[in-house]
Amino acid sequence: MCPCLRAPKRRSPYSSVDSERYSSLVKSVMSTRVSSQTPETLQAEDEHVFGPVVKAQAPSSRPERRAPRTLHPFLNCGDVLETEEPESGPPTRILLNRGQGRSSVPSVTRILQQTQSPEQIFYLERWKRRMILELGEEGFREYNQNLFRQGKYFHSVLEELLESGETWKNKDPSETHKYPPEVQGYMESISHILEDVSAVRAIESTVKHDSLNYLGVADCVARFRGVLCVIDWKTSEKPKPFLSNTYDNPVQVAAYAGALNNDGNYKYQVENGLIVVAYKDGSPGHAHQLNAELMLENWNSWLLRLEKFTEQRLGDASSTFPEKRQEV
DNA sequence: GGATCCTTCTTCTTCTTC
Repeated sequence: MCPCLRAPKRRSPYSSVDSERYSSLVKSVMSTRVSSQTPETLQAEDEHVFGPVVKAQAPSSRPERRAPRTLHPFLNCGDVLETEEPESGPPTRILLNRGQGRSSVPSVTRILQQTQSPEQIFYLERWKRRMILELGEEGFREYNQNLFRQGKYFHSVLEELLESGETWKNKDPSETHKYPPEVQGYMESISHILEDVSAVRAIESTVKHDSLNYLGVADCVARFRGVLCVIDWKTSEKPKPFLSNTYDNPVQVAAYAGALNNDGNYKYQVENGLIVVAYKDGSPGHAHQLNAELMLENWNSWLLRLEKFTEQRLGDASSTFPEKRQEV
């Protein structure tokens, strides 16, 4: 139909609606859309929410760079071929060397946390405010603690399983039922993905980039459908069917892989990454594989974040140092 | 023995039509 014929119809689509008659319907529809919040709570929320917006948008006056100043190779073009490395031995587990003046070597998590975009900070703050309104300060703290506890438990069970070479499906039910229902759900959720994981080479192992000077602990290095990957296990409350639902996780995985590729302790190279998302209700988890191209893209994002972190650090040092001198 | 470290998670939304 010609748009010019439709135009008059559009002008007042609700003018003929008996609004009195449908008022309860409209109310019920609207109430499900905006949840149980009242104008009072919304207003209170806005006071909190709109405060940080100004703060959050301020840095955008200085546009963010898209390419890192210094490019650094993701793969170490040495002469080591990963296929020469035996795959049959037990997985590597390089423990984090605690307390050796390591504060000078920042971690992947710390760098990602401290270099979030203004948008990220804004949405996280807004989410936090909303949760506190709903659960209260104490309730929110408990909610978070519970999420962390579940995540840690899930990781430890997975670690044990991979170390032993067992599969969740073949485990004796009397054993699997020992675990809390959420953990059983998470494991159920990813059991079909675990079938494609083989040749586990590292579990919860520290990776440190020799020249870029950062470190992290990679969850797992193994083959996924035959391709060697750095794997990151995640638990999630919400479904994450697309890679874009995983926020900074791809950058995190690329950072670990880049570190591993430039860490003398590992004699092989990793080109791909994998993010595995598990759900506690046992519904099928999602596996997001990052091919070489995606890894390079995220490696560049990582280099940018690393540069931003270093700049902030230098900025902090130059701004706090004079004060300290004045104190002396 | 206490302190610190790396992780563990959390975000993406709004307008209107057969």
